[in-house]
Amino acid sequence: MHWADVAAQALAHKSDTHVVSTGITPSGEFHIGHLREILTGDMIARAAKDAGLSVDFVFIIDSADPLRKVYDFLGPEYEQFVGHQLGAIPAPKSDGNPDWERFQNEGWTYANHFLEPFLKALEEIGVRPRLIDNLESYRSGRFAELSKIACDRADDIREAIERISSRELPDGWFPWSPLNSRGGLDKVRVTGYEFPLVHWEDEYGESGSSDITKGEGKLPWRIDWPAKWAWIGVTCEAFGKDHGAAGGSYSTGREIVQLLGHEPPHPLVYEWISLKGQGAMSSSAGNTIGPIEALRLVPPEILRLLVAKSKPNKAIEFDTGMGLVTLADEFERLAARDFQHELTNEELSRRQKVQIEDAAGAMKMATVVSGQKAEATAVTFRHLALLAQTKKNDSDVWTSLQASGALEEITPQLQDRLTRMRYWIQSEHFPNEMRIDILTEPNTTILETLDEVERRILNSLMMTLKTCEWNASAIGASIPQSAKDLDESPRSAFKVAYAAMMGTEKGPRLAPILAEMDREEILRLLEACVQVIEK
RNA sequence: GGGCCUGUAGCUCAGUCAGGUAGAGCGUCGGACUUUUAAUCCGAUGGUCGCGGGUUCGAACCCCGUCAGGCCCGCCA
Repeated sequence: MHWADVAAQALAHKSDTHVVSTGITPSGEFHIGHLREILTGDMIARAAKDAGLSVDFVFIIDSADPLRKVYDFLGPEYEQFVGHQLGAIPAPKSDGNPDWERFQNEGWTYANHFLEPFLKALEEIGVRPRLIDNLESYRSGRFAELSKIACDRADDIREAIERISSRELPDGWFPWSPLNSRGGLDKVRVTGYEFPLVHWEDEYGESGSSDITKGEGKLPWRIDWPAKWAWIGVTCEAFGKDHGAAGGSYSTGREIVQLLGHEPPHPLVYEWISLKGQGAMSSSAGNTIGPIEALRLVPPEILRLLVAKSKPNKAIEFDTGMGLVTLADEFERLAARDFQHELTNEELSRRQKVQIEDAAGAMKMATVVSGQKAEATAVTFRHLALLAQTKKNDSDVWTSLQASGALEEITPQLQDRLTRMRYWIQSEHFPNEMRIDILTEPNTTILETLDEVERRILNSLMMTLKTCEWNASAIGASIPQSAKDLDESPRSAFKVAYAAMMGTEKGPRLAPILAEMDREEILRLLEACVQVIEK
């Protein structure tokens, strides 16, 4: 059974209606690590719906969280906002400094700025959660009742956190962080509490009172999370492994939520996604790839497959080079299979059966539209990469595919793939071993491996190419002809041609590539090859 | 110090919850295709299941220990 179905089954045992929740703090650019958070939730929700449960899938935008520090991508003017809530401060302009104008005129915040492209990516990838803005929820009083319980039971909560996380909370700790005189959550001390007011003093010498029913502050993270479970009625949440450790925020949260009068949600811990060869995704380290960037390279269903096929507790290495080719080709193979039919085979071992079911489950989760069957495009990534490099116009690509019988009609899906492929080829991510490179200098090493016959073919090849018409079909005929003239197998002509022009033993179909190149350059290269051999 | 996760074929991983002959894909190698889609098809190759004990008729799987990597126990999501 697919991992999402396993989770759905666990939910089904508890109740018929569920709220599956996800949440992200919009503190900087979103990256594909965040995509795992939301896709994991989406897949559980989808599996639960398929199992006949009624499911509400929510995405909580943690806009009430404070800005931690002036990140590298921010200008020095952000110093004044450290400790201020992300949904209450202006967005950075391209120079990194605050965009006051949009903030004042449109209420465009820091949180909006980073969230917007992520929401676009979600739409493209087929994830449509109900959005909940955390700061807005505080301000409109939806946390009021729970905040009151938390403040009333400050001692119990304090005890729970100290016991479970085995750390001591400072004197004067209180389960409510009031906003200080400058609108930040830092540098402030609680001096008293009488519902609904929390009294405070800050380091600027000011004092005041924070109304917990009006969002004049927030619950600290370890209480904020369970409070959200309680007011939204969350029954299932997937979260990163950082929260999952013993003593971490889930273990304190599951106890605190009971103090708040609600049962803890079904947990599912997931591992990080890292960029191959660059370690964990981290906004501050600058080694991120955003969901938007990823989607320009990879079709959404393939990105979904990456998450769907990996069990949540497995770390994913996102490889934008050869790994992407392998992944995309795996998608094609899986899409072409008929799992239902395969499962009718009586002789399958339990192990083989599980493997087929998991593959089927992963593909079900990979489709952008739930319930739709994934369609094989009949063109592998490898092949498309080749065509995209040799044909400058899209129409030539389609002509070639249709001529070879690989393809009948050009679907929008295929056009879309080609567009992404062209973008990928231009990007730094495209792997060198996939790049088609015609040599400019002879590759001496490989030329030395050619035997006597093959050397004669090289001469013959040069003569033929000198005189033939310079188009793909004429060149295509000339290469084998150069061997036939010497009563040799056409095959050996290709071997020679690859050795001379690409320095490899085999390669892509040469004729269309040569046709796009300058004949004189090719002839010069062949000439140089002949000279190397004759030495 | 305490805890969680991971370790199985060259690579990516399934299989561990319910112990019963070590699995898949990729790769590699060989063959077929008398113009090659680095294509396709066919075949082969491949593992002391991190290591050491224990329980059992039987252990990748359960138990104990141990090694290696990652993460958490900082109002950090």
